[in-house]
Amino acid sequence: MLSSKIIEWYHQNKRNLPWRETSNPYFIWLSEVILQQTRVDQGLEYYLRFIEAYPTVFDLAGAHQEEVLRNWQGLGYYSRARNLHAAAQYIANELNGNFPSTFTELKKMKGVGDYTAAAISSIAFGEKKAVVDGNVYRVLSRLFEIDTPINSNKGIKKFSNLADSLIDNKRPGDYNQAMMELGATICKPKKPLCPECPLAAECQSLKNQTQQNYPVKINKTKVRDRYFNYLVVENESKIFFQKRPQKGIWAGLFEFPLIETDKVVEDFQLLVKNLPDWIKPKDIAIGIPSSKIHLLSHQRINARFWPIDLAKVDNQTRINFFTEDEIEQLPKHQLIVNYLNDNPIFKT
DNA sequence: GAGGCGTGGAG
DNA sequence: TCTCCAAGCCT
Repeated sequence: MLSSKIIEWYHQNKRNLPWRETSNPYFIWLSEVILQQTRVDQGLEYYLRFIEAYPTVFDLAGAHQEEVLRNWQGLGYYSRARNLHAAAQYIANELNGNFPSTFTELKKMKGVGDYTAAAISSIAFGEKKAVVDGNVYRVLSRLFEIDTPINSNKGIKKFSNLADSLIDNKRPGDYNQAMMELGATICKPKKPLCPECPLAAECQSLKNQTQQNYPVKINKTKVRDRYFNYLVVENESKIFFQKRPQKGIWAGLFEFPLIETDKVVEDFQLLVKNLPDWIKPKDIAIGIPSSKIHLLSHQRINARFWPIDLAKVDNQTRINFFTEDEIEQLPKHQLIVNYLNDNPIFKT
């Protein structure tokens, strides 16, 4: 039996990870959301931080969104943090703290889709729901040499049905974790460790040496160029920060005033006509700009930072100027964090 | 339902 | 330097 083989392998080879030491569905949920599209190595410290800062779903529900985002800083896909917060409030306020315990109920939480609902329901509650994540796609497509693209409707259905047909009836949670662990540590995208694989005897792609052909994917996202001009405006040892819109990239995070252009700007004079109204050209002194390319999965941000010394600030605008310590507490995206690390603005 | 949404590690 | 891509979800 295939499921017995990998479950046995799992019990002997699984990594010791903190979310495997608990049956608390709240903790398991946190780990699953943190690990969406994220490697264990990267997510681990965030998991430890979140269970420390928010030991219960009520603690998370009662936190300020800005603080949750600050704790999420650097992990990416920030809608996960906002959805996590909203779902915690949903559980605390509408479900009286009773954590949803079935696939169907779990899916009503923001940020919980098919994968995460199946993971939580099987691992925390023993429900017989097979997970299909990137690992499972890879393992199954290689095992049976399945050519159907994993990101087509047909493929999603096919792999879902296949995973369900293989699930262990008595230990669905272990089966799911075993499949993912196998994909993460043995059946890796590149250089799979086939000699160590518990399924080597029945793997079609090992037999035919076609591992690198699987899984099959379509629709590769192409990267688009964007040109961001950030105004690093200083006044009396404070820097102006503003919050990004609640939609789009880096939603709700703080950054410097931004002027987006359709190409690289070399001369500051080209930006003058687009300055925010609280920056009067007569009141400013421009420093030496610096450039940085920030790569995202779907965009290449060509960033240019323009240091600006602003002589006069009205009271209305003053509230957007922050001290070094205040800036440390603001949730910021990585482009801004990197800039601040590379360019100490505040001399000690 | 195709595209938007981050970051960093591996090769 | 460049490409791929990692325990996906939402619109």
